[in-house]
Amino acid sequence: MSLTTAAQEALRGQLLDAAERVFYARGIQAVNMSEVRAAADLPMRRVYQLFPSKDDMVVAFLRRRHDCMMSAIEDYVADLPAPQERVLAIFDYLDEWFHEPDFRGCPWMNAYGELGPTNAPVAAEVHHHQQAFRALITGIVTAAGYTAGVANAVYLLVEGAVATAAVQHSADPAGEARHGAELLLTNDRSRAPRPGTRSGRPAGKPDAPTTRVRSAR
Amino acid sequence: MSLTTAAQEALRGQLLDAAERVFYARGIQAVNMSEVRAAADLPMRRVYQLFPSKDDMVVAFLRRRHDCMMSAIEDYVADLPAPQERVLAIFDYLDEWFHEPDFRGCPWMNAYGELGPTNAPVAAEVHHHQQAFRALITGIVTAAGYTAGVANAVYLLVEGAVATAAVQHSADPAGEARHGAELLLTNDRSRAPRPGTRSGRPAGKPDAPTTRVRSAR
DNA sequence: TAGTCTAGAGAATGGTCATTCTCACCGCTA
DNA sequence: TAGCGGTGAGAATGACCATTCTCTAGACTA
Repeated sequence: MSLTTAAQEALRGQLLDAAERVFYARGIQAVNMSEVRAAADLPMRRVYQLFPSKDDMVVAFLRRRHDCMMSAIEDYVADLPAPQERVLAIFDYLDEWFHEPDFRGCPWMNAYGELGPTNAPVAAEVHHHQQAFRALITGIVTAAGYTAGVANAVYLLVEGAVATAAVQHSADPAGEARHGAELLLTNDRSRAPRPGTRSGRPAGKPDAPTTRVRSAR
Repeated sequence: MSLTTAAQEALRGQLLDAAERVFYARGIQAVNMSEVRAAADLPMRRVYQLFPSKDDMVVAFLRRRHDCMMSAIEDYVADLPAPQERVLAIFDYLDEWFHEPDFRGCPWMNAYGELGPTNAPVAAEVHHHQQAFRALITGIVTAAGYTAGVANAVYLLVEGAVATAAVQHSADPAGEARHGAELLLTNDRSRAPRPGTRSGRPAGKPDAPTTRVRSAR
C-alpha cells in the first residue's frame, strides 16, 4: 500500500490550498501545473496521483471553496435573532470578504468566464454553486417572512455587488447593496417588520451597526 | 499607398464582427488567431496589419461592443416619457438580450475572469465599461427623481441579473430584477411616483406591459 | 515587356504547457 | 545483502499557439 487514506487526504488538502491560492489570484489558465506543484511543494508525480488532470483539480477547488463559503455564511447568520438582521448580515459578510487584500471577485464567475464554454464539468460546478448559493440566500430571506420577489431581488443584489466590487477594486458595493436590501425589506408590504425591534447580537460577535456596514480590517 | 482609410475601416469592421462572434461564443483564450482569421475570411497577414496583436483586437472588440450597448440602451429608453417606465425599460432591454440564442453573459465580466489578473489593458477596458455603464444606469434612475441609493441598487440588480442569466441559461433574472426595481421605485419615499400615471409608449415600439417583462423573439 | 510593389495562402519559428517518463534512491522483507 | 515496490526530482514528449516569414502571382508603371 502506498499511502494511508488519511495521508492522502492531508496531501489533497495541501494541494488544494495551494491551487486555490494561485488559481484565484491569477486565473486558472494563466497558472500552469508546475506552478501549482511548486506552490503545493509536492512532486509532479504526486500531483497527478491526487488529481488525474488539471480539470479535476479545478472542479475540486471550486467545490471545496463552495462548501467553505456556504457554511461560513450559515455560521455568520446563525446566531442573529432578528430576521431582518439575518438578511442584512449577508451584506456584512460580503463587506468583510471584499476587504480581504486578495479579493478578486467570485471564483465561480471567474471560472465560468474562463472555461464555461469549453469545459462542461467546470460549467456544471459553477451552475451548481450558483443554484445552491441562491437557495441559501433566498432561504434566509423567505424564512424571515419576506416574499419570494424580495428574496430574488436580495440575491441579485448580492451577485451584482460581487461582480462590481471585483472590477472596481472597491468594497463599497457591499454597503450599496445592503442599503438596497434595507429599502426592500422595510417596505415589503407582506411583512414590514419595523426596524429597530429585537436588535443586538449574542456574545461571540461584536455589535453591528444597524444602518451601516461593519468595517472589516 | 496600400489601402484607403475607408477600406481599412471596412476590413476592421469585418474582422471585429468575426472576432466578436467567436470570442463571445467560446471565450478569448479558447479561440486561436487562425480561427479568427478563418471566421473573418481574411489572410493572416491582413489580420496583423489591422491589429498588431491579439490583445489589441480583444480590447477593440470590447470597446466596440461597449459603444454599441451604451447607445442601444439610450435608444431603448429615449422615447419613453414616464420616468419610472424609463427605469423599468432597462430590464426589458435585458430581457430581450437574455433571450438572444447566443447570449452567454456579460462580455466584460467574461473577459475579466479570463484575463483580468494577467492583462492590464483588458482589465482597464472592463473597468472603464463598468464605470460608464453604471453611470448610464444611475443617470436614468436619478434623472427620474430617485435617490442615489435607489440608483445604486438598480444598477446592482442589473449586474446580478446578467451574471445569473448567463450561468443559469435563463432569461428569468430579467423579470426578477425588474420586479425588485419596481419595489424600490414604488416605495421610494423621496419621490414615490404613483404607478399607472403617464403610461404608454410613443409610436415605433409596441406597448410594454407594466408589471411583466416584454417577451422577445 | 521588364521591373517593382503588394497581396494572398499557408508554412515555419519559437515558445508554452499538460502529461508522462526516466533514473537514482530509500525502506522494507527474507 | 539481494530484491522489490514505491518515491522525489526533473527532463522528455507531443500538442498547441501567437506571430513572422516565404513564395507565388497579380497589378501597375515606364
